[in-house]
Amino acid sequence: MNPIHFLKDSYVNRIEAVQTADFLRKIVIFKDLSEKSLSLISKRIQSLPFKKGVQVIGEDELAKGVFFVHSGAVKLTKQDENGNEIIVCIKQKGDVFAEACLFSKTSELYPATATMLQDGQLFFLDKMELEKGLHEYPELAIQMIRYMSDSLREMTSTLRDTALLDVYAKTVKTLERLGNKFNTSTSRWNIEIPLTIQEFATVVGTTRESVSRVFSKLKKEGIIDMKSRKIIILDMCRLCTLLNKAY
Amino acid sequence: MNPIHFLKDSYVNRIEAVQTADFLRKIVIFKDLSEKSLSLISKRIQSLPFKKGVQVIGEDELAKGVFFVHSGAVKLTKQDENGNEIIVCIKQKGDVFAEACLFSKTSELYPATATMLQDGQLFFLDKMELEKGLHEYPELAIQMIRYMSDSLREMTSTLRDTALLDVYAKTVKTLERLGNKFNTSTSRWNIEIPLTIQEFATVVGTTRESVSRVFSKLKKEGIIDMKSRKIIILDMCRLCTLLNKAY
DNA sequence: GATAATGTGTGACGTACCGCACAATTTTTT
DNA sequence: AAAAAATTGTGCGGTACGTCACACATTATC
Repeated sequence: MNPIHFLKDSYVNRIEAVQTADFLRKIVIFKDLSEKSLSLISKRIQSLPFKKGVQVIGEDELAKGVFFVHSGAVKLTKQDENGNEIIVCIKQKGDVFAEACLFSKTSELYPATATMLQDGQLFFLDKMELEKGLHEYPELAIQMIRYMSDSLREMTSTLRDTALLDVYAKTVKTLERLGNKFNTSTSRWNIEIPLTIQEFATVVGTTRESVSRVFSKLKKEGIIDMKSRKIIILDMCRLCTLLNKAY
Repeated sequence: MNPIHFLKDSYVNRIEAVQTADFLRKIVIFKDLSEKSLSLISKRIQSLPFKKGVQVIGEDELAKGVFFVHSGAVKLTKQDENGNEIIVCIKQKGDVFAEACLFSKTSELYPATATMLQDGQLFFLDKMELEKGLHEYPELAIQMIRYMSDSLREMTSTLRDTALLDVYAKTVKTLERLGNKFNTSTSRWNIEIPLTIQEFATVVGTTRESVSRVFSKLKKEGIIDMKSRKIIILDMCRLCTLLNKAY
């Protein structure tokens, strides 16, 4: 299902636009935007529901626009020619994805495949529209640069970890990273990560079996647990201490 | 013959705004900037010479500003706690680095360590100044977003490759990537990459020995060669055919 | 040109991790 | 509640690749 098909100027869509303006404040790059600018942009944005497991965009598709996560979670994956895949990044409430398609001349394809990890609501904004918006509202451009800076930084660290660490260390580190990402409250207990072991393995860049073995240990120690296809971090504190061990 | 020497020997001490302004056109994000904006920015920019091997910034240092490569080449590295390092990216004529420090609130440290691979001239611009510039010249902000988009895209692919491919495939792919990066003319022969095998190994994220073994094969086949601590791609075409082999 | 310093080639060996196989468990569908 | 589908746990090779060792080559330093 392609978002473009929803773009009929229907009555329903307008109603959504009004409501959306408020929702947009939840997106990091719109957080500090002026009321006026925001309302103009919100007119152009579509709000779309997606079910868990649905592929939102594919890395082989022509890039039409940028997405914002209002609720739910999205995994971004890349494949090699043999069909093996890796989860490059996980996007969550407030995040942006497919930003890498902005102003692209080299290639018009999406940078990665995006698939829903949980049911959720996404906002879609046409590439051209956002580019126009970035031209007109310097504040927005700044926020975008800030957001991309953070992404680059994070990605750099991820790259180092995938290249240098062994499976055990990568697993623990990934658990910690995702734990923080999905930690809603300030508590450090019972953090839920909506991934199966299989999926988690593709974040780490290893096999299901290898992760399963590490998880067995961590479960035995009472640090994590699994329930209904979710990973649950029981004790984030203990988890973090494992990182500094020379073992 | 080499513009570096030209610069270093006689002109470096007399660079004036006018000259710098011209040089700045070589930097991708300034390419299409208006004359006026450019001359204002050029007043704030410092041009600095660096020798091969010199560390320009460290990932543990406070981020003071952003760099632009006028000539020479720079490697960006990240280390883990054991001191193992990986080359995250290589920057070259026209490139920007340390952009990830822009508008950063989370951490004020540089995202990576930068070291000169060849003698060269770098431009330095204070973080605040550039941020101010991005506010004032929307065209500049756009260029920056475009540049960061490309970086993100590239990094995503690199991450996939490091995670999924074996050493042989990674080596060939990296050779191809860097080959294109350092290919000055349109020819596809005798492309020089200013890296030793040791350094190349840290780009790939593997050991010196493993790369050496792969290189032995490629040399035997006449695809690459080494001369004075540089890798030379003799036959880019044959190199590319190796990528598609199911072998 | 002599000496030091740095980078390279290759064998031998150990091991972390992948891939397979299959049973056990959990979740979804009917 | 039973059947089907998907996910997980674990044992067991095989192997790609890291590590160590040392000889050789190439480049810097004096």
